[in-house]
Amino acid sequence: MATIRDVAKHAGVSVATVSRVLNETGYVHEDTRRKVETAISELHYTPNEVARSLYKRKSRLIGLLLPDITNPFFPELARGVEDEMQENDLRIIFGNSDENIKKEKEYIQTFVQNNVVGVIASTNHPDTDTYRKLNIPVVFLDRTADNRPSVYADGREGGRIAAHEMIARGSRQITVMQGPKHIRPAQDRYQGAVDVLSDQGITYNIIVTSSFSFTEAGTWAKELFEQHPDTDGVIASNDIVATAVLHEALRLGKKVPEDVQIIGFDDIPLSSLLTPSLTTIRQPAYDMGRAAAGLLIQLIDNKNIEHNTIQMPVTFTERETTRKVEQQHG
Amino acid sequence: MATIRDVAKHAGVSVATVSRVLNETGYVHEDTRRKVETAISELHYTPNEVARSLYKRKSRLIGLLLPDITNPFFPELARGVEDEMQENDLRIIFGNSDENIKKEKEYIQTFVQNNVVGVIASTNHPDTDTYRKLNIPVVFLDRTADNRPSVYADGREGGRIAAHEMIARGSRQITVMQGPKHIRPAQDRYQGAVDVLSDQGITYNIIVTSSFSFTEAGTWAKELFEQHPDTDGVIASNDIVATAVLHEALRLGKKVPEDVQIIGFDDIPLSSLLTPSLTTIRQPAYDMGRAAAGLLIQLIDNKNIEHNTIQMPVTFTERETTRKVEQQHG
DNA sequence: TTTATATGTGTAACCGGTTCCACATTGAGG
DNA sequence: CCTCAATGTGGAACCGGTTACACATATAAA
Repeated sequence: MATIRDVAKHAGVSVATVSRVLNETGYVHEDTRRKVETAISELHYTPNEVARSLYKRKSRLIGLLLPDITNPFFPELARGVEDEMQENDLRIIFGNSDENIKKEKEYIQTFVQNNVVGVIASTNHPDTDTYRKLNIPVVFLDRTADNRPSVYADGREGGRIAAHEMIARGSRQITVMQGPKHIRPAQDRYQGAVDVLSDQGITYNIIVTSSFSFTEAGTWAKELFEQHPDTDGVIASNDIVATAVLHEALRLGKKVPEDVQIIGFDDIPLSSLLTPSLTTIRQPAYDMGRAAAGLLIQLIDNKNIEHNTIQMPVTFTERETTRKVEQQHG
Repeated sequence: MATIRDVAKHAGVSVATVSRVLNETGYVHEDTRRKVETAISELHYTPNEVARSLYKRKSRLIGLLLPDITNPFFPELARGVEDEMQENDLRIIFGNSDENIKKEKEYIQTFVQNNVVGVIASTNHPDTDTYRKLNIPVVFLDRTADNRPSVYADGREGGRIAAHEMIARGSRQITVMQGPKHIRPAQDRYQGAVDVLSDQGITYNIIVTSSFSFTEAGTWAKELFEQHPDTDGVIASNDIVATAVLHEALRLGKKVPEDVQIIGFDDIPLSSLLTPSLTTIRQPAYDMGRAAAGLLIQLIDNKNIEHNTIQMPVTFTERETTRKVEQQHG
């Protein structure tokens, strides 16, 4: 690999001049610029980011930490982040945390060691020193911590909507699936749904789903209908679980939505391709990723931020696992 | 951030000694080691990877280039890569290429600029200078190029199996969906299926699906049944498309698998949760990711590699979108 | 006692960029 | 003609690690 000194020698100038050409800083005579540019292209020179990063104490990398890219909600988020970053000449160091504090810490550490200019993290522990002591901007994604920069959807409201719609559509024996205890957004949804259900005096059962994995989703679906066979409405903790519930309901010969209605959460891409297609509370994952990236970039550029917590809207996405209602609702 | 000089000063030794302690190289007196370690923990020192990378001319980063993390096949791959890398203290710079040569080139360039020690790429153009001229190891994943390190599944064989099984189960008006022309594995599958169909003298139709996106998948499914309403067997280009076809078939009131059988490709996690669950040609995506990462690490460590192209098995995964056969088949 | 070897430590060069500063040179304005 | 600002360029320090090399001391072997 050619270095800046090779280019300088080849062009008959000093490294400082080459650097000026590269960065378009300071004064460079037009003729000199051309000589340097010729040398650069002849030697196929590309500047070493590592050297630049060392001196500047900042790279063009950001760290992205997600729980598990294998959960279909996160690729959308990641893609949003990536697209925004890519457009801003920023690259991503990526890691899966598995909601595991140790792994999380290790990743954050290596992010810092690599001089990343910022971090986007989907963590359950935004309030630990791991993040507090970072002296680079952090944006929490799909999570919040009071007054820290974050982009998230209103899970509580989503849960409320789900319960309302479920009731409006006639279900009275509702089972709410409570997502993993340590995952905030999952608890928010759950809480929102339960709030409304209690308010309205509707009886409901609870099934705890302690992960969002595909393999286990089926187990909880089975558990649901074994323990609460008279369920006529399921508010699932996310679309994966909802899909498993739908699958199990159909396997048991139940008609959906006639016998049992199902509402999921997230609106992952496959939800609309199910049969019946899944009614769900949509989170705009891709846009959330983009928004988080945009916010992070602003923070990096030291822009004055008015709103550093961005709450994205959740929307009731009516499909075929719920019945129709005549009257308007909201 | 504390530097190695801060630590040296604090411990009353030279930076060389601190470096020796950090890297466990050369001789260090036990007492000295302790002093240094105390200083390190008191100052919360962590070495700067960028400085190390600059001198060593190699980082602890690898580049991972995938077409689109949003396609459910790739998160599995990515996760396999990540897990293996994580266990070997390597981190990942990640990018989506969108099968776009320019984007691909840009990413590879920034990988190099960041001193990555290796690259894993899922590219349609492994034979370009972009990869030939790299002087770091590259492993092609889900793609091959003759004699270059690669991990892939036998798409052709997968296509053959799909056709065989489809015929064995009685479909005679088969539609083969041909994936994007520029994606090698998609063409291999297609070719494998067509080979068998021609051999056996079975009539078949073709529907070209020029992408793997969720939104467009529905369009092709519609097109399929409009243009070839008598189709009684569909060999889809992947599971996303297969899911869309299943959805459309059911919407049209067709019985699956009685009226029309469907075989997908990939076995993405959601396939087993569909109703009916999707029969598919499985690629072991996670394992492929791990294998690619393992191979890359061997190459980085300059191990003598016997087999640098790893072909993973594809397996017929029988579920509910195909009928049962009595007799044994192969 | 002498010599060779193992052990222990520090100085400084080096990796490949960026930038401060010094030092021309040129041209405009007085 | 003189002064000053604008333009143009190079030398060298610097970023924070790693390591070659020099040097000192301790220990074992002869």
